[in-house]
Amino acid sequence: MARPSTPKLSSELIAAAALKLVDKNGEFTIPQLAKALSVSASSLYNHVGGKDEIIELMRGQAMSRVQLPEAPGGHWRETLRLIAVSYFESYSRHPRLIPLFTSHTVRDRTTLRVYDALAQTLAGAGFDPAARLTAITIIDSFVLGSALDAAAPDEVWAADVDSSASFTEALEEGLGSAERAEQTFGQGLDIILAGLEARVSARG
Amino acid sequence: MARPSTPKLSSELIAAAALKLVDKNGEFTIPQLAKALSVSASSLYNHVGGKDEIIELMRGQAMSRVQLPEAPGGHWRETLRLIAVSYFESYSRHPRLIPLFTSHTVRDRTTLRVYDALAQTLAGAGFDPAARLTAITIIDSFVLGSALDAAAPDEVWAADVDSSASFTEALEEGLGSAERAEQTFGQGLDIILAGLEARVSARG
DNA sequence: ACCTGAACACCGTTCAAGT
DNA sequence: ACCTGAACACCGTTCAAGT
Repeated sequence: MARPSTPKLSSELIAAAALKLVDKNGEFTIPQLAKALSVSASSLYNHVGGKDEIIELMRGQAMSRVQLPEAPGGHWRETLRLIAVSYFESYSRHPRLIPLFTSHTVRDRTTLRVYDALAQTLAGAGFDPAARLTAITIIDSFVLGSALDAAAPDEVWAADVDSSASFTEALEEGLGSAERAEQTFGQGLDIILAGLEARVSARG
Repeated sequence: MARPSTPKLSSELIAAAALKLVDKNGEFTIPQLAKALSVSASSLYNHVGGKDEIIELMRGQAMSRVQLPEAPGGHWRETLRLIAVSYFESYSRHPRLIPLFTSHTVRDRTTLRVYDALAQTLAGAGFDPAARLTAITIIDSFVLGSALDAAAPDEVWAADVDSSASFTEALEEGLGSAERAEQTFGQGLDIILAGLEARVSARG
């Protein structure tokens, strides 16, 4: 074997294969990944720096599907909503991926692009820099938290023998469904956007 | 050596030592943990089922500090606020712990107690079961997402060369500080609680 | 430049042996 | 009941060797 005339690997192929493994198993190991690509483990290191870099590449691949409205036509609140929903959906398409992200600083270009779009929309709406950072942080935290909620194993909370009726009744209401997670996200987002709007308009 | 007359270990001691390691290093391994406890790795298995159980124990230890107002004296909104803030602070006290939680279903009693308190407060305020679940999910998602934001490495986002001025200006505004994360959380929480209140009172 | 196989240090867990 | 040390299967990464 040794070097083939046309490379068997690329960082894109590696990230895609890793994504597939994570979607299926919730995690991936280098040997698994190598096997899925019909290659020896050490080959991977010709294309990526290590496991952490593969995770960043997966983030990029997942985030590349976020839709950013280019001509911010409508109201800024509607624009923010579109971005946030698309952002949430991109996470939700690969729910099991999210836990892998949570310990890394975002350096991926595609993801930074999303923050950028949020920042510009907010600037256009009259948010000063500090208010911008606050708003982005609130939206980002809520998107991530909601995606994690959607990601969690079928039963997020395993109610206890001595949980209150108030809690168990509520739990029974929403069994199953990624749909529920998405609906709940939408409601929370609406609340947040309305609240943000009330705060800017209050100041001028 | 062999069996000492008084045990050297307990699940509490193990969880506490693991928590210390995570606070310092952001992770822990069984050999590290054994060394910190001056014990051999295999000894741990006399007290805990494995690494996953140690993580659940750490969650319990972190959550045991959440303050639940027993006599819900004031307005329900204020009660919810107290619970949520205390919940957030408990996570924030051990920020590096959070990534370890994100792939496990909550089974820990202490944590379920928090959801229970939220559910009861909401029930008292007139939220029906479905609305209760929605509200709890929104609050929980926001707490978790905000705690993750606080947890992330010093610079959550590493701005790019070609990030917009709108974004980089905003970033410069809030450099450093867990304080900032806490303030932002408080603002977001206020928005969410106000929005929830508007929704119940609208229905009656 | 890009693949392989051998090698290294490390991980989580099990289990027989000891008291 | 509770600790130890040896053992196992597995992990991520490096590196000389091949083309």
